[in-house]
Amino acid sequence: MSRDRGRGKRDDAGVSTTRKTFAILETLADADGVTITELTRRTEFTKSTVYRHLTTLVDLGYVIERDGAYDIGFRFLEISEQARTRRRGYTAAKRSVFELGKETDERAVFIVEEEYEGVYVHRYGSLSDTMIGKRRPLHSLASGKVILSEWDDDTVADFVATAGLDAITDNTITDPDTLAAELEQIRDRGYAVNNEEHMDGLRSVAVPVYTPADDLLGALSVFGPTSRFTDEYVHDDLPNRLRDKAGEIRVTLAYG
Amino acid sequence: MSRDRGRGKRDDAGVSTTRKTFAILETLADADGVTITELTRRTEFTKSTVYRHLTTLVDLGYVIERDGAYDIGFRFLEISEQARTRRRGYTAAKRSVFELGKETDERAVFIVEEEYEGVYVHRYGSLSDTMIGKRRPLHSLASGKVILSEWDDDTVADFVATAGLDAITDNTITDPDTLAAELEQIRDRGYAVNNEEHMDGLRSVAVPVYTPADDLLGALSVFGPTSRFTDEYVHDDLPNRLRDKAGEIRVTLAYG
DNA sequence: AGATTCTGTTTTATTATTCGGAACATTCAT
DNA sequence: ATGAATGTTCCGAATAATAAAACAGAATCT
Repeated sequence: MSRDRGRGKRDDAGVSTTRKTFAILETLADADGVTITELTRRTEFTKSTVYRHLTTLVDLGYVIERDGAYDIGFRFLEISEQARTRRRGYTAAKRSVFELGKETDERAVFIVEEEYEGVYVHRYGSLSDTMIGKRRPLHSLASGKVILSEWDDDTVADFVATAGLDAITDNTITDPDTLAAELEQIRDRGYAVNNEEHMDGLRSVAVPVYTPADDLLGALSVFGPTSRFTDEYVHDDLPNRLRDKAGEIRVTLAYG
Repeated sequence: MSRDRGRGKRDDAGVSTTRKTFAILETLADADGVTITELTRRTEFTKSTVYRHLTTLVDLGYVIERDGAYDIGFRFLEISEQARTRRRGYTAAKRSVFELGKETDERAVFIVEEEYEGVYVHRYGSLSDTMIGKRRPLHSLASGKVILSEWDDDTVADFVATAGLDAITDNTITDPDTLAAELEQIRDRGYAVNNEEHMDGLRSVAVPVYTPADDLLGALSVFGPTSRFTDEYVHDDLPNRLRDKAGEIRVTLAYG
């Protein structure tokens, strides 16, 4: 019995007004600090519709209006933080990501699976690369492969059937059998490596993070340019550091 | 001319369906991992209404359904991150909060003003206290007073008239003149202190964070128990540390 | 200064959609 | 097997969202 994941692919039943609201919201998130007419241009709705939805959102506090321009408000932060603190381990992972990044001086992330996608939950890195909340195909990430390696064959098969194995780069694993072999190796080694499977010039290493009850919480990962991420670094140094941090999270959860 | 802040206090015009959706969403955020009937109990809506709204949100991916229980999804993280990265300084402040917390071994936060309220945007602290996204009255926080001290008299007066000066503890400043004097002192010193004005047994220190263009970005703050937060610690040691970190953010933005 | 062309806002009748209640289906526990 | 929960579907009635056009105000241009 494979888990019920992935998009439900329901028909377009339900509340269509709510769909409109979120369509406007997503457009606004893409183009922040935008005016009503500009937002109307970017959506398929009329000006009065956008106007009414927006003013409602402003009234609710979810959208901020400043000098006629509209922005996503911090009230969403309160809601999203609910998802980020649902499991205590997520919070523990936050600190580990930071320490890991500081100690290695590399970019570090903590990734969780939701709806058959990898979601960046915590990150340490430069000012510019803001990936938190972004969603990526599991099979193209070291952390994603780590998560896949924890699932049983049926679930992986369902994932392949539902999400597919799209080629993100030339190196992305697109063959189910190759994936199965890769996952087997990850289970053996205890860590996953990504060789430019998600982005050219980028390698990464990831390990699973478990709760004290041995439930999979997510994956801890470090990534960087191929020039610096040599085989030795990737296969010897980093896996141990990552495992240490993953272990710390477990211990923190067990003994506070 | 005071700025147009605070809640617009519009009438209940607009899209009432959207209001319902967010009412359900907020209830769900309060009581995560809840069932449809339970959610119906906690709201003023009928079961079919909650059902329709929820399934729509699940279909959109903003709510996750697992074994009949509903959770806030990580898709909100993508939206809220838009607010958190709107200004580059917000991202820079994240690292400063972490370093500050690590170095002082205290709880540290970065706070921003929105709609006349103080919003916790970044925090370093123990596993349990999750304050990110939470909103607090500006006049009851050291960081809030720092922000108020940067405003002109008209804006402060408008804030007092709109938000009021509610007493949160016995020490909260509730008198406008006392507040004015306090803000004057903060401007002189360059930092603000909170003496159990927000919570009994808690003291804190805060400094303003500026952009290279001298715009106020937010406030950096450290807080802890009165027992440990002696006058010397609060007035000598911490202000300098905080100022250093605030300066680093500025420099990062200018040359980083 | 006057005219033009953008905005944001309001109004209206029409239409489409949400709503609530009840019926149905399903699961679970006893 | 029975009963009491739950989740789900259906439907007519009532409401609420919609589009379009008209209005107001600001900004830009001549």
